[in-house]
Amino acid sequence: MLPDPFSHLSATACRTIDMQKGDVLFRQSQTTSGLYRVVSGCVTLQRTGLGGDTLTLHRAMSGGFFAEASVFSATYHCDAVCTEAGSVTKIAKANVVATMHSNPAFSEGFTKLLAVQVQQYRAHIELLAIPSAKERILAAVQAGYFDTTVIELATRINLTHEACYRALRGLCDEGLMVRVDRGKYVLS
Amino acid sequence: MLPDPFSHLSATACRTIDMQKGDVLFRQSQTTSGLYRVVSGCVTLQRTGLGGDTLTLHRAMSGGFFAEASVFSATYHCDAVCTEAGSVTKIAKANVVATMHSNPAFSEGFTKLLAVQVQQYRAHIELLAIPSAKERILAAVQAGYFDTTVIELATRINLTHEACYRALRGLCDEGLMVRVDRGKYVLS
DNA sequence: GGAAGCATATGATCCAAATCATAAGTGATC
DNA sequence: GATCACTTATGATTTGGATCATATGCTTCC
Repeated sequence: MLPDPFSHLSATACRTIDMQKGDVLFRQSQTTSGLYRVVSGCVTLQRTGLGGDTLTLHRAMSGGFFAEASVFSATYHCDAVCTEAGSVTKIAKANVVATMHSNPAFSEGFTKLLAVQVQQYRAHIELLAIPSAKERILAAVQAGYFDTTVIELATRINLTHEACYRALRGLCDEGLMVRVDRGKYVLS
Repeated sequence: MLPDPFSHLSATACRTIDMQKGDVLFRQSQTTSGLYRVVSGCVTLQRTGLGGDTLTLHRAMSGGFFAEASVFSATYHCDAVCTEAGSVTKIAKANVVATMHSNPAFSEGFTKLLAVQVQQYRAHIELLAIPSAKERILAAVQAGYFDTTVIELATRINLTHEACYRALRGLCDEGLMVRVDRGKYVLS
């Protein structure tokens, strides 16, 4: 596992924020104020297209971070929306920068966090390049993408939910996957 | 522009490597030895799928870096192939880690480099989510993706080159783009 | 308990992009 | 200057996923 670089931050640098489902922690183009860590619940980073369609860029669960890159950016590049009630700790931008200068261990940990994200994104782009819906879903399931609903899986891998249901059905028919329950499929 | 974090590295930490088109600097699953900066020419990071199809994950031009994330990884996650003759400087992994500990300015610069990549990848994923070929191409051209061949543009944005040519033609017919020359299109 | 909202699921139809095919233009190499 | 390799370009056909439609199961909430 990743070492926690934020154990080096003083408690005063952090602020805990409770959130309800649907709460918006920040919006695109707002001035950045810091980065976040999920204590409990779930937060998604999403962007809204011109047609009102939302695109999920990242999903942070308990222990996960989000808006790390915001530390070097003047404005947020997407919306952060709570999708599951819980709480987050917010680490002020200034504190991150200051600690990065004074504490090499924190600095390395934070950098590593970003490096891991880079690799995750690369893997995701590779996944999106798989042309066949069935193969793409298979790869996504193997990568652990399918942890909530079929609809969410579908949007994450650029498919309609209908196509996703059908492909899952097809994979079950081919014996590559098994339908365990309503909306619950696993690799066989 | 980005400040160059590598100006903080001693000259002895770097090694210059000349390369010809087609040269492989490293391959997927090889043990990581360091990160690279392109002095001249062009290098692409690519992965080869099961069917022998190649997927370009990143392209580094003069002044650009690649394999930054490798510093925290035991093995490379893709192949680095020279697509345009030139040279690169290789910075040994150990040097990067050591300098990160001793030099906060370097550390911050390096971290920023990764943060920028994270945002670039996010933007790319967003681009790939555009369903219409024409709109996707338009967004890609606006983002400066179309700097070499149509074929390369097509593969970068998950289209066949045929679909890409046709969409470009369509965009020209609609007056949104202009065909300047063979294989050369610009926004109008 | 009934209504509302959402996820699940599948059928029918349509269309855009993939696939297959062909050809011309361009640059490099012998 | 002939050949080879590659990009550009477009036509014909096919197909897989999008779209539209419908129905059911499961929560939640008044």
